[in-house]
Amino acid sequence: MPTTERTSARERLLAAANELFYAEGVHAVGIDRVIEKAGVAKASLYNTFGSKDALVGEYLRGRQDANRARITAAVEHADEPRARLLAVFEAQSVQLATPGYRGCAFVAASAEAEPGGTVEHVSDEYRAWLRGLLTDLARGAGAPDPDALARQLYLLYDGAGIAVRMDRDPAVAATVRQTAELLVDAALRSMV
Amino acid sequence: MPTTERTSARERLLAAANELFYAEGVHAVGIDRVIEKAGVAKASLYNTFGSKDALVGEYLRGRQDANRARITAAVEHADEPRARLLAVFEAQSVQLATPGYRGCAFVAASAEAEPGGTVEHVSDEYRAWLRGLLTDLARGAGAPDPDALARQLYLLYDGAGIAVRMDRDPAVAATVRQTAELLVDAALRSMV
DNA sequence: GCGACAGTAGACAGGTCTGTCCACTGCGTC
DNA sequence: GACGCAGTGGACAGACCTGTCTACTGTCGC
Repeated sequence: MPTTERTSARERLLAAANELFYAEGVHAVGIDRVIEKAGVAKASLYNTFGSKDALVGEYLRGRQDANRARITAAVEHADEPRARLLAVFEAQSVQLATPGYRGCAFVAASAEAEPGGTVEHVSDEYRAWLRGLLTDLARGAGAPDPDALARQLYLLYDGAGIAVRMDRDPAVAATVRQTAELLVDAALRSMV
Repeated sequence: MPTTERTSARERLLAAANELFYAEGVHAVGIDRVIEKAGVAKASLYNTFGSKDALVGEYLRGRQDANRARITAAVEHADEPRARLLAVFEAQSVQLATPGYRGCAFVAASAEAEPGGTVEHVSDEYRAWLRGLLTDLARGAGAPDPDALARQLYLLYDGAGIAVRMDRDPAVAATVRQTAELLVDAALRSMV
């Protein structure tokens, strides 16, 4: 493989897809706009990815990886068990307050995706991971019913993403942190 | 106006639009499928509504009216202030457990809608109403900071709709009721 | 009977979308 | 210099979508 200095067509396509698909929606953005933004020929897209659906899949996978890395880093940065659980929401609230953040990419992409398709598959992967992480961290923090606490926090996480998207109101960031703390402490306090 | 017994073209169009748009998405369903399901000529659609966008608007307005009526009825059925606030989530959890429920129609429709359009307008209307209602009921229940409690419950409400859609897991209904109770009682208990 | 009216059936225009294909171009390697 | 390779640019096919238009039909009130 040659040592190309300039970014490859693949990288530029993924970057353009990430910006456009996330900002305007997977259905609303056509191939032509993606290749124009990437500065790439249409044939390059189809040689590299094979179809729009595959490009969408890679776009979502990229967001999944970035989200996992961001959350994992925040969790590992905390040392105390309770703080590790709350770190998920610290990470989220940073994202919620970021200008241009438009909520969860998987939720948006799933809105008009056909059941059983690529979008649903990648979304399920991410959501299962997040829910598992919350359950593990809740257990680590000593919650009497880790699954129940994880379910509550999971709803909170989803709600914050939607609210910031629909209401264009970054104040959600503070609410989600406070509410997470409240739910966690209520669960831990209920210990015998 | 003649006393037609059979349902009018307008009614059949709205019923078909409601089913198809809600189940598959506003963008994914074309005009042809709507008129076919309604058993109506294309010209009838355009004579009645003028455009697809207007039909989408009427569809969303119908859902808004139904949601408001359902929630209002549940609230008025309760007499005690705390129960009135929780009635919102009783009503939601009934809906969450209904087969075929696919989450909030406004969230789905907004996913690929252009900013400033009909969809955004009707969604904002509904969301402002719901948030106002939660704030009023929280105040009525005697919460020290009604706005803060309403914000928390609002996140919960959104989260439940998304989770049931994305995970196809009706167990969310129980979680949302329990969590609402927890948040309300925590807020009321913090009274001096 | 007759006109008004609501609705039907379908062809058609014009646009947009995905995906294919072909001839061509730099560039690094041998 | 010849070759392979990644990429370019644009024309094109075929599907689908919204919206328009024309000609027709059944029904009700007068």
